[in-house]
Amino acid sequence: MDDVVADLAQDRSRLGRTSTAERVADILRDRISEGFFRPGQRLSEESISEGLGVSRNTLREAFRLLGHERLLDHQLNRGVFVRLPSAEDVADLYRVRRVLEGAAVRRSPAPETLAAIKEAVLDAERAAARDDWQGVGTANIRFHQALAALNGSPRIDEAMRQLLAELRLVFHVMENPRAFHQPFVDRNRVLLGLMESGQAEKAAAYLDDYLDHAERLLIEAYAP
Amino acid sequence: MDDVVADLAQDRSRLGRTSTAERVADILRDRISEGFFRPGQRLSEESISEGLGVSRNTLREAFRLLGHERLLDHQLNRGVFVRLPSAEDVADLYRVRRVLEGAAVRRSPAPETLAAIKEAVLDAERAAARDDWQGVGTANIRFHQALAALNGSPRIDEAMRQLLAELRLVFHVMENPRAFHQPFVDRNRVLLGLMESGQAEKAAAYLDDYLDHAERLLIEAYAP
DNA sequence: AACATAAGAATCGTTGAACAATTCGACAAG
DNA sequence: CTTGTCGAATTGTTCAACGATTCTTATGTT
Repeated sequence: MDDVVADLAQDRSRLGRTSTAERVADILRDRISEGFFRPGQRLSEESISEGLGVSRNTLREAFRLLGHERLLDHQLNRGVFVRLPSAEDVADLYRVRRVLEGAAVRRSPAPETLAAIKEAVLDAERAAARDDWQGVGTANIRFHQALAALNGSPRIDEAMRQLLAELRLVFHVMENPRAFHQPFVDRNRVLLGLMESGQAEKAAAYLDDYLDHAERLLIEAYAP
Repeated sequence: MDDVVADLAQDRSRLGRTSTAERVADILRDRISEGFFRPGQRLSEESISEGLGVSRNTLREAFRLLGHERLLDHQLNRGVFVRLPSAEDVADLYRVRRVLEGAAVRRSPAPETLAAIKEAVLDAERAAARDDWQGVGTANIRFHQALAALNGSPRIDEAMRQLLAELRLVFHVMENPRAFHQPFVDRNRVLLGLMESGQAEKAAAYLDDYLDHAERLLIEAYAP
């Protein structure tokens, strides 16, 4: 009986009902992530609270949430704006990625734990084969999320989620976000190969170069 | 003229006045960090808003802020509680530390950039010499904050700040937090020495052992 | 006595309205 | 063209209210 109860405890997080503010935050997060709200755009309290049918107070709670996730920029007495990352932000995001993903690939995990990563690589390749660049982008993000997950830390998973969401903002101000991910499909495959064959240090070096390249490309194509 | 304006832009962050909610969050953060509010304790909206002379709405905004910093635990319809980290939380905090601080020491920085770290080591030693264990604790925290700062990333600095604040919660439920930091004064000195002499890999290995030891000690002395 | 149930109190979640504080744009004066 | 001033618009904060949920306590059943 006790073990049943222990099992149930795992589902408790799923059961947690959500407040209105959180649901509003979810909606806004999606809208931002899909580009409906553009970086730099101001989000009016009055129009949005009216549009969503919630009170201003509740909406402000949602704004706080997203502000802490760095998706919104809250300026006192001026309102909240969809965050518009600077070039320095991009550089810092890649600094963090090098640390988190670098530690992950050095971990030389058992081949069976690479399943999620392998799946993401395959998804990216399939999407590329049918010229679905949107799909390539999502699969690529999944790839790096799964990579960071090798660290086995919920906090790092969460940080990586936020980081990638923030990077998405950058993609939305690029002129040609679709072509960006394309060259990395092959690299993902190579990196996976190095990891599967246990060449941790080689994989780490390859990843560093990978991220350097991506950062350079991104900064160049970045115009704000 | 233009360069003057550019200089001024750097001061813009300092100018950002803070909202009442943020100031309330600052106060609560301090109170939690100093142990005035104990882990597990419930913070009543009514009594605290009354005590601080702010409205419930403003207080709730502050609660959201601290919830995102993992200092408060917000349970729907039950209220907010000072977070009481579980043993699994402690384990995860140390997982993150190994990644962030590990990447830092591997960076083999120029000796002059180690100044802040050296200062923290000296502070800890001076505090230990006069049996000021509170002082040893703060200096030790400063040491690790400075260590992580070698990554040169504002986001990592921020994450480290949060992480150490969360770790402070753990200290507050220990029976003997004062003696905990003592054995690490010497280790900090040794680690610094390894870094100064450019033995990055050796320093990394030493740090791993350092953190393993600290984690084990912490988990053992941890009762909830 | 142990347990389940139900009523009541306390607290949170959310709303709507109100007013002060601040920003922003326009327009007049120098 | 710059500087000051006014007014409209928006945010910051408070307050009061009410439904919803949880906690507590009393009651009744086996």
